[in-house]
Amino acid sequence: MENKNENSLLKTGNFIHSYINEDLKADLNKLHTRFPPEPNGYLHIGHAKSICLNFGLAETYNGKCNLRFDDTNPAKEDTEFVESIKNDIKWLGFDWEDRLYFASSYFDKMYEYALMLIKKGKAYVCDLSAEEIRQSRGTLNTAGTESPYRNRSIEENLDLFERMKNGEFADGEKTLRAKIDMASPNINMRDPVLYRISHQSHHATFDKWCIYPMYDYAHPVEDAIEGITHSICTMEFEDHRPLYNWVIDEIGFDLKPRQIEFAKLNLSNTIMGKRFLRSLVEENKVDGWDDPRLITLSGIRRRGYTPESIRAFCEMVGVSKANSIVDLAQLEYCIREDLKPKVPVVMAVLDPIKLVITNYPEDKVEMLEIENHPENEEMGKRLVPFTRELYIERSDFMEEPVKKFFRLAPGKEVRLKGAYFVQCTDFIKNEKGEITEIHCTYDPETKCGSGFSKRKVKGTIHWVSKAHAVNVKAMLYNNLTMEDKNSEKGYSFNPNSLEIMDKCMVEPSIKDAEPFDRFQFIRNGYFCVDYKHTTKERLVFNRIVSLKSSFKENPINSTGK
RNA sequence: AGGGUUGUCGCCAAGCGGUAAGGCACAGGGUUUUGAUCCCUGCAUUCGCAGGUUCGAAUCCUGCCAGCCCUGCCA
Repeated sequence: MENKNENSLLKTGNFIHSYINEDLKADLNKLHTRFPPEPNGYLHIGHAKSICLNFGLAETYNGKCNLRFDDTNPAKEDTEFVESIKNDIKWLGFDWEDRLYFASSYFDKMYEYALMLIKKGKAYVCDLSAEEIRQSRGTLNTAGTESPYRNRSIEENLDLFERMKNGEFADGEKTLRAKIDMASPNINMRDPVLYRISHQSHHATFDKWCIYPMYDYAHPVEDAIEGITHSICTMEFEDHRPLYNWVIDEIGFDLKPRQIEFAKLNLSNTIMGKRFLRSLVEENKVDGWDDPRLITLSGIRRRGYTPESIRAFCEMVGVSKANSIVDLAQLEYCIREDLKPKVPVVMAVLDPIKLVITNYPEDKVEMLEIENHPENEEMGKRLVPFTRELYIERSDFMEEPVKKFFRLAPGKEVRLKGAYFVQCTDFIKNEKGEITEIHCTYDPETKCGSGFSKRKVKGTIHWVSKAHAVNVKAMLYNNLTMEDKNSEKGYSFNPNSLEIMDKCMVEPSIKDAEPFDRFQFIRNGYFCVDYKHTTKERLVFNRIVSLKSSFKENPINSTGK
């Protein structure tokens, strides 16, 4: 990729651009970033922001971005997650080329550096228990007290640390601590733990180690080893930065990566928290980690979101240090915007009611030619069968129409998309008072394409020939959570977050759709074939997002709350 | 309360001493065989508040207020 015009880099973008520009000056393409997930769970859209930022910056500056698994805590990690994470990043369209790294592959070097710190008198083995360390750390307002083991000799520290590594001590019995300042107003600097003992098998190093480096020690070392110039992380690490720099300086790396913090993404009406999502998955309230209601990358991918739309979204929301909650409407805008020009528009009736055209011949089948996209002729046309008996949307008929109801009602005339004008003459109710059938007459003169213009009609509705209709299932999604004042979190699982439409009837043209095929169901929304539940016998569609609607009482686009 | 950090339209977000970009949302109008799209139009005399410096302040200074983060052998 060509280096972009530097002038545009220098004046546009977010605060991170300014930092990079000032640090790298003429050598802008030296930029080297990394995306460093811990393989302990599934990625969500918040991670996508970080991925787009790190890989995106590398693209913009013609630099590089590494993928590095920060696997320093074997208790939480698993190879299952490294595969899903790699998959998600690829799906988003980013490429780490040959730069796939693991923190665990630096364990030997990290150990050597730790030895060096001990020799410099900058680290010591501490016998205090976790509880004792907590006690002696002090509080936000008061200084901590020094560990009684703080001034052990270098020889003793070296000996003890080696024995820690050799497995002579139990978990929690000893730690290696940095010797910094127990009175620092920054609690991270009060002799932070560098290594802990954990007799735990690691997903990559298995049982080679029983001591593992802490994030605050490991991360700067990893960055320095890889030649990272800018280490971008989220705001909560801001006051770890002095420690990050301390590690870099004390070990004496020539290249000093600069840590830059940004505010993580929050989305309205959405929960990213791992604990909450895990509980939903484990309690079977949702259909796995890729449930289309979840904002995990696997979830929104299954729902039908495209990588392009996610990248556009990350671009759109920008990067800053202010904590914020982005309106979900922005994400929805991005997917509509992406799908709008590239997806065919078809007719699907989600909640069917029978419509009989009483003056249309019983056995006649007309194959009507309908365009696949209203604004893109290149997408061609298809033939859709039209017959005397059709299905239309139940919400497109009202016995007693509300004001400004442009659809069918007794005596009213509407256009059937791509077919004829049709006027309602009658309707039938069952004993329960439910409407079961609508009768109309059609006007042959009004056929689509005939140029008929003697009268106009306010509404156009969609339809499917009863004899040709294909039954499918549609899954409509609403907010995953709802307000709940009784919960300490203020929200709880919304049991109405999934609406299953079982009786949907779609036109025959899409009967052979494949998983991940996307369509616009005219007047309703964008849908995607579900890869998990679709069978040879029956298609299952996920509604990605509804169309916008300015009709305030539009039942077919309501979220059904 | 100690440290760190943030505060510009309902929601994001530019702006970096020269007189408030942009997007989403929303509202109104036009086009329309999707109440969609598209197209216009409108939408912060004001930048958390109060003082000060300056010819000139969202931008600099002082003080206050509010939010968020930090007392894991998690990352």
